[in-house]
Amino acid sequence: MKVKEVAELVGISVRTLHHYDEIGLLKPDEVTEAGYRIYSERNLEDLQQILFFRELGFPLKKIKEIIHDPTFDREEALKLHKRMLLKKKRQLDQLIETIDKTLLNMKGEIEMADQEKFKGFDFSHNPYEEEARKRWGDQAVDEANAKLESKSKEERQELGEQFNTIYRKLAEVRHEAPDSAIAQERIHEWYVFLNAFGNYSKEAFKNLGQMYVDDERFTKNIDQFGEGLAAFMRDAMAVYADRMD
Amino acid sequence: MKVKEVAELVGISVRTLHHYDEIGLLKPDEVTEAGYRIYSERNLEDLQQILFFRELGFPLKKIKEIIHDPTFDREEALKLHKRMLLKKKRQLDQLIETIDKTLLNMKGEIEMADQEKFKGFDFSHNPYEEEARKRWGDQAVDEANAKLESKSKEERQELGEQFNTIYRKLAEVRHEAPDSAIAQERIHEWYVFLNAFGNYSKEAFKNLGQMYVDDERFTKNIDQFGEGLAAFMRDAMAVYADRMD
DNA sequence: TGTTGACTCTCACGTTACGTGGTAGCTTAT
DNA sequence: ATAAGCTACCACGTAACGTGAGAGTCAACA
Repeated sequence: MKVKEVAELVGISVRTLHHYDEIGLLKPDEVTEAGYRIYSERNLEDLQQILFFRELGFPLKKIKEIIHDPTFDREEALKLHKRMLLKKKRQLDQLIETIDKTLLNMKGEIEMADQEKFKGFDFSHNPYEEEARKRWGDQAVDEANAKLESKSKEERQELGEQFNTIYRKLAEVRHEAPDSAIAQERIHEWYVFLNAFGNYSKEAFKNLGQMYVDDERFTKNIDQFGEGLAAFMRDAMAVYADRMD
Repeated sequence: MKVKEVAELVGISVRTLHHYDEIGLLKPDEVTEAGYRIYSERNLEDLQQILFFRELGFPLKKIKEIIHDPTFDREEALKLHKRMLLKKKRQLDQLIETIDKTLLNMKGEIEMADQEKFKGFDFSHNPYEEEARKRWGDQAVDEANAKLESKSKEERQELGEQFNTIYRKLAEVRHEAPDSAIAQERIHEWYVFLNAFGNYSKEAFKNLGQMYVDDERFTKNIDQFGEGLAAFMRDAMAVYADRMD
């Protein structure tokens, strides 16, 4: 298929396809003598993936990394997409509820706190990266930020659902061997999930696992999904990291 | 409230607030001696509006026009938002369905046409803008609409009554055959009534009927006069149009 | 009362993801 | 073989902020 054909099929511009080619995000499988881009069936599947990610607000650079990752599992990714879309749907519900309340508020029928007026708006920048950064940053910080702790607790509650799902899936298999297929499969999911937001090198990923055990705040949080989950994750993550290269 | 406070409350960056000030989208009601921005309660309400529009993908320029328009009706805007969000939700459902199908497709359980793979992606040129443009922008686009829009509130109310009367009369006969004499009679009334606003060609009239079914806003509005009324009207209008020449 | 430390301000250049011409070569139908 | 419609490749433009840099402000503690 030629550019325009593809563009019309998926509802994007020709320029966008050019752009994706330029930055190496989606290179057509074939190029004619005259330099015309010819897209294959595979290309279309990749494009579908790309648009899914884009729809969720991922930067193209990250999308490129993700789909070019040899360990990239299309099925896992699709399932993750689905969960995120479901989350987005819930967020929309939030917004809709906020509108309804605002309308009532305008008629003076109810009172509204400032916070409430903005419920559901936290699309903008994902909290995961923040959390990850907080973990590493907090390492050096002393007790003086007892405030920060309570704050991060609130934040964690906000993004809890996402994590909970994966934690629960991990907890299910926590009595398996850390290097078992099922354990590694779940850890892979975890890895994909985390990597979607911040780049974890092999070492960083391993260290993260170690910290789950070393930092009791995390241990406590994680182990509430199942006794010994933190330790299991550390081990499984270490195995996963070692097999990474 | 100072910048950071506001930023944290609504989940945006300080820079964003600065930016909105720069481009005159949201200027704080108060500025201290030292140049500190102080946001009022009103400012927060405006910000809420702005974020609603932004969430739906409106360019800031357009948002500025909209909320600075003296004829801007906050309540109406909120209701429009709600409809748009509901539409977006349905689009998400589409995407989710597409994912489910893709997953099944990967397992070879079903076949998928290329088009299907991209269902739900047509955010590209969102249909909202079309509606919004009709509502707030290019009045010149639709003269009939412009007429309607220029009517006073009372006039509109009266008009509403008239619509209701006709809808009710149509609903009475909605179980008759669309090409029956009584149905065609009522549709004729409808046609005459509509032509008071603008000239509907044969095709336009037919399309209008189709839209009653395709656009859920109309469907909902119409069907509240009787289940299936929208569909009945579409059919009857098609018959009427075909007999027109 | 002086000194932090957290906030705030204003430049001003950087970035992402394309849009928007413009010019020139290619392909297909008449 | 000529026009209509695609295609390509620059290359600059734009929107909505991000990201320091350098400097002033404010409340709290020593």
